[in-house]
Amino acid sequence: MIARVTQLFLPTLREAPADAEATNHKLLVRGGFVRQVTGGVWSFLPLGWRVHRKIEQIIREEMDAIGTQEMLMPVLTPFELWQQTGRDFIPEIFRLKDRKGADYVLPLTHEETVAFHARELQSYRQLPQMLYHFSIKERDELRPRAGLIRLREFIMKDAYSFDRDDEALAANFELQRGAYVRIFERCGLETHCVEAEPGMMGGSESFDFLAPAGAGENTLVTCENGDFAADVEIARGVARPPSFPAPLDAPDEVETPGVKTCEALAEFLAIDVAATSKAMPVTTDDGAVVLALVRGDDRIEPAKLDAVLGKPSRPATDDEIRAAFGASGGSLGPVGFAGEVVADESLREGQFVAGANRDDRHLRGVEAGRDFQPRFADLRQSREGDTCPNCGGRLAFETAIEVGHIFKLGTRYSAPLGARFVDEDGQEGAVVMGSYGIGLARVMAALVEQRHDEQGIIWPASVAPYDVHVLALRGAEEVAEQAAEALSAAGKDVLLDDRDQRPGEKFADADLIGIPIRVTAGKKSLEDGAVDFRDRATGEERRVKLTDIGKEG
RNA sequence: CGGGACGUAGCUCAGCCUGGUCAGAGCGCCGCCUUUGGGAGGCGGAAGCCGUCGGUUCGAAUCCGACCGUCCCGACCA
Repeated sequence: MIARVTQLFLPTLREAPADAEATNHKLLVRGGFVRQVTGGVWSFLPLGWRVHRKIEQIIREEMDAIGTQEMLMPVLTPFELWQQTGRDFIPEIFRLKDRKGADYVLPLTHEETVAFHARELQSYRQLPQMLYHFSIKERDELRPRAGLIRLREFIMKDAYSFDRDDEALAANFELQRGAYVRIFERCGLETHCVEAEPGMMGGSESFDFLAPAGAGENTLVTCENGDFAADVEIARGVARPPSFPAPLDAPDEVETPGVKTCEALAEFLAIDVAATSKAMPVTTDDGAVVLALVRGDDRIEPAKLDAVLGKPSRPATDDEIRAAFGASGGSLGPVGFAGEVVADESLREGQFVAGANRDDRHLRGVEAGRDFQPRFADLRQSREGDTCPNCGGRLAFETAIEVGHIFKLGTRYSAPLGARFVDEDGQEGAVVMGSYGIGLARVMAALVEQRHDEQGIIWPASVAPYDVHVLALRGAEEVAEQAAEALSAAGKDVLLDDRDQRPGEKFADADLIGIPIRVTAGKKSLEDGAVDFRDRATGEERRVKLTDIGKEG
């Protein structure tokens, strides 16, 4: 197949849009792959859609290969289904009414709809089943951002598994996970499968596929020795041990005028900041004030705290703090606090300096168990300098894009929607579900983030919009045409730059668009009947006789 | 939703503080000429309700207000 640039809608730009900051945003717009229509809503232009479809096809093949069946579920969805699972309150849902006043949602994902269909599974004999589709998802995001990374409308591949029990679910879950690994490998995308927070999806267990990238909303933590990878929200790095001052028999109150931060406190008392404790009062959604406690050199990981509390929390207001502690932020501590105290594991051993719950005063020698009774949990955010919990190696932190997420849902959706089956003993039970999602535009964005240089994108061959980019320089149009024909005959998809433009512009566009192989036909070709093959990734160049092109594979 | 920046030609921007031939430049586009292995050059040309609405003023792209939209940080996030 040969596509001629003069006949394509392929608007490349010399400059990136002023408001583009992320690499994927700049290069995909400049290369004529995508255009923004409004905040978080994009069109895929012909070139971008070809890449999208290549990714889609890889996913389709791997889904089919493990027996997942493709179908299609609608975007327009009755609100009632979401009421039945209790997800109707999620603020990101777009809602609308028809002319008769009936309520609909534009779904964020399709658990409700697929569970609705799963009601037709009635016997254990019909299990297991796996279904998937590619469909548009709509999310009323507060803040779309970073090019194609956070969108309000995007195409997701979502798959769903249906099993009779947790054991069978685990088997399908592993099948899906294996397929995901192969999908991202085939796309040429580096990803790490890490344990994740199920969040609003519910369910018991979930894994993220994180692609390290220059832009993204997740932080990937990996061990230098390769035996640990996690999202920072759940990573349990090992902090350096503190150096403690001499222990005290009881807490000793000291005046600390004007000291508001742990760093200032440590300096004031001339001790290791890791031997202080940091108090963060939060208010849960039922109105209780809870004191979260970490080491002075650490930060609370809110996701961990909420997981421990089992409910969402927010920082307490100044008024709430005053009412609960009788002191202001900066001098808060666990001793004498009447509410619940959740302390990080790192505070289990040793004596720390803590706020005295009196303004400008702190307590030295505060010991958990003796001076206050906390609930211990992992609360601290892992950070630079932590070591690996498995081998003690150094941990590395990098921003990453969540390109896939797989969940064990259990009966979270099947139970409320009545997807039940009967087993061989005549016992009725809810179908056990899993769900498995990939954001295709994010895969595309992550690839650009991972594979580009100053000149433009460097697509892996598996998802490149065309296999070969043939440049016809002035005078050598015929040779270019012949080269394109030969490549096409060899089964290649060819983009032929037949524009009447100067060579520099064609080279620049070729580098920008990033097709793996560039073939140039120029004046030299008229003399020796050969063209230049250039590898986009390595820059390696070699001359190939027109007559040998078919053999180039 | 809090903080910040911004909105002038298809794109990147200047002009705004100090209201008055200020509707401007470069790129792109159209025509002609010249040039042709890394975004050339010349001549001519088309193109903008200066985000929207309202106010101040003899007069507003410029000052004031409201609204809308975009981007960044935060909050949020499947």
